[in-house]
Amino acid sequence: MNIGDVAKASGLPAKTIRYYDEIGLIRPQRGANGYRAFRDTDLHKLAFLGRARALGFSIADCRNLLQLYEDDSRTSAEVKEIARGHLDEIDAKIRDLSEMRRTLAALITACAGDNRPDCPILDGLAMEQPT
Amino acid sequence: MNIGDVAKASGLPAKTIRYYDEIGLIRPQRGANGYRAFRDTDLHKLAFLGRARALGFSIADCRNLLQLYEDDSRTSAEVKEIARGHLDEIDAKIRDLSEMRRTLAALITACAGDNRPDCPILDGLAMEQPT
DNA sequence: ATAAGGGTTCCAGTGACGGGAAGGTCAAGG
DNA sequence: CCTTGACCTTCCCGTCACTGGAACCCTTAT
Repeated sequence: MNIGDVAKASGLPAKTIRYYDEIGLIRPQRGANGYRAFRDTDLHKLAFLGRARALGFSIADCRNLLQLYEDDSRTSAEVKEIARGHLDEIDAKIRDLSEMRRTLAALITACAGDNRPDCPILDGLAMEQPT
Repeated sequence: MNIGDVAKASGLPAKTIRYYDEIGLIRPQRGANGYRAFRDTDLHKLAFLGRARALGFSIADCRNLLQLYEDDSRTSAEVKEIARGHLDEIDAKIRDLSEMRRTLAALITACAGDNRPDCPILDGLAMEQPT
């Protein structure tokens, strides 16, 4: 399979697949013409990577997960630890965003949004609290 | 005020303040020695920027907000539109992260996390549904 | 005179790609 | 045989908002 085929099959852009090759996440063989020659195992790995990335795992995490995936002597505890670390990061991001959302929504609610210049949003950013 | 003073006063790293100068968000004067000479208006702007960034506004949004902040003929509607656009982005991110969290948490729950190699997390990523 | 602690510029790197240029390869059609 | 168009290749730059570090200048105190 050429790169276009695996791109279609995996749903990943060809650019991304070349990038994963460049950083050593996959190691496809090469044909006599220099084209990357993907086998089914490569395609499986790419699909795996696509799903791991879609869950927000970093490339570093993906590398570890892929290694565990190929290691028959892994323990599920190792995998679970990576996943839980990532879950914690996700939760932290959600917390941060929710706090932003709360503050921002309050400012937006207080703003008339008309053609006058008075604006609680700008006041809030400038900390010009009119007592 | 030198850059160190405004860094302390605004809470922003000196590096960041130089960066904001470089991209034209602030335009401090210069002393005879070449040092940036910050006035109170510069400090106010930096504090404004710090709070806007803390709410997740992009630098481009910050530039627009700052411009509106300094424009007496602005309308609060203009400000509110920027803020609402950003709120939508935040909501989209929260939605994405929540969906990731949901899927990931289900996998983690299903994983024993012991010393055996069987792992629903890896199975889920590989889409080897054992049904 | 020197040392510490400011300040300055410039360059490189971050994460995970995406855009685009310049050029090689392959299959089909005239 | 030649051309066309769709592939493929590498290489380099750009993204976003900084951060780290090198090399160097300025000020103040000892």
